[in-house]
Amino acid sequence: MDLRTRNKQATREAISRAALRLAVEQGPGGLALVRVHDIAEAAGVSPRTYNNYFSSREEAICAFQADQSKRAGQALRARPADEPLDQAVIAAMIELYTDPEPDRAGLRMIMSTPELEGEALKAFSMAEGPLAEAIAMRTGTDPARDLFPAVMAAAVAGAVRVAGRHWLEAGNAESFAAVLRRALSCVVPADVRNLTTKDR
Amino acid sequence: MDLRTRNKQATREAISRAALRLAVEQGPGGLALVRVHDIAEAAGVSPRTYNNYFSSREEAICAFQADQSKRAGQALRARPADEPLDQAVIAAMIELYTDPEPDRAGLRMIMSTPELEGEALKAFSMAEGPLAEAIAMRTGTDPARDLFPAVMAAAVAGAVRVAGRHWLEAGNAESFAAVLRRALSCVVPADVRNLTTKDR
DNA sequence: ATCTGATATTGCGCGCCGCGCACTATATGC
DNA sequence: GCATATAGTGCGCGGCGCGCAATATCAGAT
Repeated sequence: MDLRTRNKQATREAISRAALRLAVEQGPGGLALVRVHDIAEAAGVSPRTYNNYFSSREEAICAFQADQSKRAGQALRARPADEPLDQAVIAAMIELYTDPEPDRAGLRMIMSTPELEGEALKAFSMAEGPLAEAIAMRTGTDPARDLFPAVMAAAVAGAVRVAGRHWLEAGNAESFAAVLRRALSCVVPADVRNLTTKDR
Repeated sequence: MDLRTRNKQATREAISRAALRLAVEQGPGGLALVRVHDIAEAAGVSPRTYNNYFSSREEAICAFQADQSKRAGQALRARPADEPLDQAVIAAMIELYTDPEPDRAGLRMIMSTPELEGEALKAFSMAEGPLAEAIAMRTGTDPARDLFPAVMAAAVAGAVRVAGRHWLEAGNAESFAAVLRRALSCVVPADVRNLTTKDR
C-alpha cells in the first residue's frame, strides 16, 4: 500500500481514537461537551482537517466499530469452504469481534448514548452488505432473487448488537465470545436447507 | 385521551408530514435543500415550534416510520395467543406494515438517502424493544437471561428492513406483504422450541 | 541532493441549526 | 367568564459542516 495512503489512515485513526477517548471521558451523558476543537487538538490536527475525515463527531466516535463491521465479509470468507454455514458464521463473528476482547467503556459509550444511537446502528449494520455477499457465495444463492443472504446478514448483525448490549449489562459473568455464540445460535439455523428452498 | 394532547399530536404529525413531503419533493439527493424554515412554514408553525417537536430534520422526516415501528409490540400481542410464534409474527408484521401499502416515494426517500441512514435504522429498530417483550411473553422466556426474545426481535426488524429495500428495488412485481412474508420466513423458525431450549 | 508535481493540511468565512430563555397567546377545566 | 396550565413564538448565542483558496509536505524522478 502507498505510504501516503498509510499516513492518511494513521491520521484518520488518530482522530477517531481521540474522539472516542474524549467521549468516554465525558461518559454517555456529556457527549455535548466533546467539542470538535478538543478532538482535533487531542489528535494533533486542525479542526478543518478533522472535518476532512469525518463529517460529524458521531461518525468519528463510532469509526472503529464501523471499520470492524466492514471486515465481516472477509472474516466469513476466511473460514474453510466445507464448514457448515452456521459454524462458519459463528466462528467468523467471534474471531472478528473478540480480537481483542472489546473495550467495555468504549462499547458502552457508543451503545448507550442516545445521540450516538443512529451512528452506532449504522456502524453495526455496515457488516450486512459484505456479510450478505459472503453468505450468498457460500450458499450459492442469487442475492437478486433470494432474500435469504441479506436477511440472514441483517439477523447476524442484529444478534451481534444484542450480544453487545447483554454483555454490557451483565457483569464479567461471561466472555463476549460466549454471549456472542449464544446470541448467534438463536438466528443461525443449524440446517439452513429447508429455509433456502422455501425462499427460492 | 386529553384534547390538548390530541392537538399536540396533530401538530407533530403536521410537521412530520410536511417534512417528509418536502424531502420527497427534493428526492434522495437534495436533502440539504430542505430547510427547517420551509418545513415549519409548510406545517403552518414557527421554526422554533418545529424544534419543540423534533430535534433534527432527519428525525422529523422519519417520524412516521418510527411511530409505526413502535406499534410492533401491540401488533404481535393482538394475535391470538394459541397461534404459533412464527405465524403470529408474520401475520402481525404484515398487518402492521401493509396497512396501508407503504408509500413508495416516502420509503425510498428514507431508505436510500445517505444522510437519513442512521435515523432510518433507528426508526426500524424501534420495533425491537416492544417486539422482544411481546415475544418473551409468548414464549414464556425471561428476557434478562434468555437472549432469544431480543435476538429474534432484532432479526425480525432486520427482515422488515431488508424486505423494504427489496420491495423498492423490484418493481411492482410483488406486493409488499408477499416480500415481507418471504423475508420473515428466513428468520422466524417454524418450530422455535429447539432454539429456545438450546438458548436456556 | 534537488526539484517538481501531487496531495494533505490549514485558515477563513458563510449559512444553518439546535436550543435556552423569557414572553405571549390559547383554550381547558372550573 | 375566569384563572391557569400549557402550547406557540421571538430573540440570540454558540457550534458545526463545508466550500474555497492558500500553504505545507512529501514521494518519486532526475
